[in-house]
Amino acid sequence: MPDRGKNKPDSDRFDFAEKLEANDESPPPKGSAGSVPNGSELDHPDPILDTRARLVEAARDLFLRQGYHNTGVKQILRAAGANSGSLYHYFPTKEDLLLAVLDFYADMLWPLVIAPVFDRVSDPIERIFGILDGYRRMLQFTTCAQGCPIGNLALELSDTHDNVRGLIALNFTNWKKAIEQCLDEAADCLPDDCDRAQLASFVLTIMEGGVMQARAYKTLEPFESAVAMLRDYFDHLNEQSSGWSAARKHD
Amino acid sequence: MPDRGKNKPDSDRFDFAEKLEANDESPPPKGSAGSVPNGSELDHPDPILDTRARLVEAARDLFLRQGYHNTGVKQILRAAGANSGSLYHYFPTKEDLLLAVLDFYADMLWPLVIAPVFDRVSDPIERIFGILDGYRRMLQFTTCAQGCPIGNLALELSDTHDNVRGLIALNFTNWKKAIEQCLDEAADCLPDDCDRAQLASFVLTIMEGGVMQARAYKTLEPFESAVAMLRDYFDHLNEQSSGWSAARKHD
DNA sequence: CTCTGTGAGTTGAACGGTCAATCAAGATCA
DNA sequence: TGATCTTGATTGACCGTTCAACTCACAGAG
Repeated sequence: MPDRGKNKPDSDRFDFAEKLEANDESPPPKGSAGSVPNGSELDHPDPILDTRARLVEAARDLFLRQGYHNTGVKQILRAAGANSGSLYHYFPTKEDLLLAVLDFYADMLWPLVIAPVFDRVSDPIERIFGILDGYRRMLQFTTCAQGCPIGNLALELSDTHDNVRGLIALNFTNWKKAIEQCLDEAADCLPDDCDRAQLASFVLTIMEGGVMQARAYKTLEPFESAVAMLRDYFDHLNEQSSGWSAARKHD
Repeated sequence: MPDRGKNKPDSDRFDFAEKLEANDESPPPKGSAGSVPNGSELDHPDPILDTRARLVEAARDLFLRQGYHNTGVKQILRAAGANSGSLYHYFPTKEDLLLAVLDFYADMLWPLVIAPVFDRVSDPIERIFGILDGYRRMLQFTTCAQGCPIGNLALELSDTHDNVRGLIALNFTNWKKAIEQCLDEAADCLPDDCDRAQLASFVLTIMEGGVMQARAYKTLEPFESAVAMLRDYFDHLNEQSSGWSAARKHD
């Protein structure tokens, strides 16, 4: 196994957590794109985070906003407040930095994306739509500039960088596991012959496709209507379920 | 309106048409990736095509395989058998070349993607699944390396290049129009209150999301199962339709 | 029919800038 | 003292783009 520079000290990387946690409940800013966090990079890199964590965070942010190939190492260094030597002390190449970013996403999936919804919502099907709503809010918050970070990288790099592709697939798989867990809990609201892994994959398909269209059109509408149709499909599955006598109801 | 170098002579650009038309029916090659058209670029640029068309075709091919930012001008020139002066004679910048590629895709949507299916299939709903099957074959033919060319560029560039984003949205819109036309023809197989534009958008969402997962996993399976679930959803809508007495059947 | 001017198209070296990556030297801390 | 981490100038390759020189088909003049 290659090194990939995964010798992180111990506790870093929770700046991102706090940021998104805060974003999680607050209403999106409206009007002019004043407080939208794009444009200039963060010029006051958090001094609490060590250099490695700052590099990963800066790279994560820039890859998300600009893509991998369109982001230069110099730009990452400026945003992280570090020098090139530091970067190459922790990461052999720029690509290894990307792998660290994908590791980070994998680690943050549960605490940042899944757990907040699970804490707030108990109904398993509603949990799925709660997760989807998180992406809707992310789109809304960035005026449809940023959607799913993994999907971005998936289409840009999965052809050409096979180890990157592996980590992207892992992120997708973990995401689908969370959905599938909800589906398992809601098994009596689904037909007996329902392949729940495939259904979880379907949910991811709709999320990613919806995000893509929302970004291409700069409107939430295609995302929202896709989710609404998914809801309609879930209702249909519910009606087909054997336990329909104990029929579910949402809102 | 900016120039964008759209002063194409008269008849060019149908090399791509012939290529995909041929691909359209032939079974995919199996075994080692011998005849898969990736790897080395086309070293024998078609001398029939004029320089502008060769540039667009080479750029199209490379952008599809490697992405926009990961493809250098020099590489395009080599593949097209042209010199930089020629490129900048026709296109003010590299981005204008990309816009020409997107124009090309918009022009080729009907003759290459839609018409072959419409010629072969008459049932409107089956036409939709015929179009989706075209993408499945594209994935299969490239061993899941290439999916929808527009989706690629959508996620790579729609944040940062707004005029590019406009053309991407146009391509999406035209695609959805074709689907919506099928849905209009099949109106009696759909509920009366069905929003057919939204349903067409849903079909695109599933196509793009399915292609993304297929590429990330290098397997057709997520794409195919997503399409199967879409079919299930269409069956559900058909059962809900008022004209259900004249129930449809496929296969 | 030749001569000549015109301009679209081509050539490829060269430009300034940025790319990812290197490394020797210095700082910090155990 | 030695290991760990940081500094930042430096590298050569490549980036997108420019441009002066050139080819050549063709149109109008003689």
